[in-house]
Amino acid sequence: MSHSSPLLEISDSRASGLVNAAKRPRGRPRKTADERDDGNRRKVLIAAAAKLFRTQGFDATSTRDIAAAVGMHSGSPFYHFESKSALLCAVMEEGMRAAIARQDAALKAAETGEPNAREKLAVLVRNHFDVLLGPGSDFIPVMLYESRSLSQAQRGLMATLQGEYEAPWVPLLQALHGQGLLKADVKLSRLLIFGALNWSVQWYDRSKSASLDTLAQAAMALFIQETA
Amino acid sequence: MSHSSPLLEISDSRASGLVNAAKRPRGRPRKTADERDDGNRRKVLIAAAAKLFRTQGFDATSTRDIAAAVGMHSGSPFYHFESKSALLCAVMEEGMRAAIARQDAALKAAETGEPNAREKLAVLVRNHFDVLLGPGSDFIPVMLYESRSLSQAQRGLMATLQGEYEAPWVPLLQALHGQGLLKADVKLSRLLIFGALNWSVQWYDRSKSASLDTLAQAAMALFIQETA
DNA sequence: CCTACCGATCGGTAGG
DNA sequence: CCTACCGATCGGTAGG
Repeated sequence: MSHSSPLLEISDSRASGLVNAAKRPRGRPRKTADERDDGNRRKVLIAAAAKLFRTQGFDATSTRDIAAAVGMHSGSPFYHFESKSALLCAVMEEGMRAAIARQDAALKAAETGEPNAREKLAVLVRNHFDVLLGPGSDFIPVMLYESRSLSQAQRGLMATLQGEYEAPWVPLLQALHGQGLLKADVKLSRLLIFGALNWSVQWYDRSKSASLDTLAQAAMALFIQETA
Repeated sequence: MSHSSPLLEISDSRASGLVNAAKRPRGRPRKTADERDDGNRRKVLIAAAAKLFRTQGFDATSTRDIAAAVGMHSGSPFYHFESKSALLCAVMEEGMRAAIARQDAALKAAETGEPNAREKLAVLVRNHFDVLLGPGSDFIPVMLYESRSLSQAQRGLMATLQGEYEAPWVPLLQALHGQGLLKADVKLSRLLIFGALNWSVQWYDRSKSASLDTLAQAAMALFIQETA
């Protein structure tokens, strides 16, 4: 959310510069409409790519598939992204920034109830299932399962964002460990817990499986000791 | 270890077979040696494919890569496998059959100690980490992360084998649930636990991370209530 | 953003 | 199992 307007500004100035150079060097009205359009086309491409990357995988999805999904011709995505892997990275980055924002909001919303560590973790777990499995949740699964196709530099960006996302989890797990509610080593617990949650992408079926609330409760019951 | 000597035999006999075919077309002995050869070449292909599929992914690995890895020419893998995805399936099937056999052996070996449900689960968890992360463990990770590239029929075979693998887990989880050592729903517990374990493929580094023993102990501490 | 196109690569096959 | 090859597809680009 917080970065969508900068994104728009950027593509705007780029677009008008290009059009000026190519079609009417001479000077026509500054196009405010076109500018918004261009930013949206980028987002539309990202959303379509996310869906296809998640469904078919990165390698099995051609840039032509993506172009067709948004009604473009085969070469046009490369007007918006310099490469297929830049598009992949954009999908992941947008997904991570949204997930971080959503997580922060969930924590802030829960604060009024003055939750303890266990309750806070429950909020994070529930929110994480939403990020993974909720409506419109193609971005994070793509990040989880297609990172192999990223360049080294792109992986660095993802690691940073993942660190940001995991930051609120660490002190909670530490607190629970201190209270005897979490018996395993904190670092390994974090890795194992994220695994348990992230793996749900492989088997969860929105129409047949339990609700996300049920899932989150089961996960908490599995990880957290009932009494100290 | 147990398959390294067959591996060696293979390349030997292949070399002599090749020379025969190229230099002496005219009537050579019926090839009993060749037959064993053929089976071994198949296994060598499967092993090389497993390694490449795991490292680079199925789509990013060409059949030429695989051929080169075993010293064949580009078209030759198709003498042994009718398609690239048949090779993938063979990798997975071999991995699953070996994993099932290894799991059965681990359970049988533990039986002499008359283990309780908790101890049996610990054996399964420890063995599962070995299957996922131990030496020569490319097959199962490939199965876990490349199933998307299987045909529908091939997926059915995998589902059967996975059911066989998971079979010993279910009664144990049920028993632990009955004893109050596992609080969450049994079916969801199974899915979450496998997720926690399987995800280790993504982050475990044999040189830097904890030992598999430590990992297995942490997992047990995370999942199982300390007291009923 | 479209049109037209290129070089590279890929899975797979025929024929020996 | 090799040799020689094919049709299809792919990421990406020039030029407008």
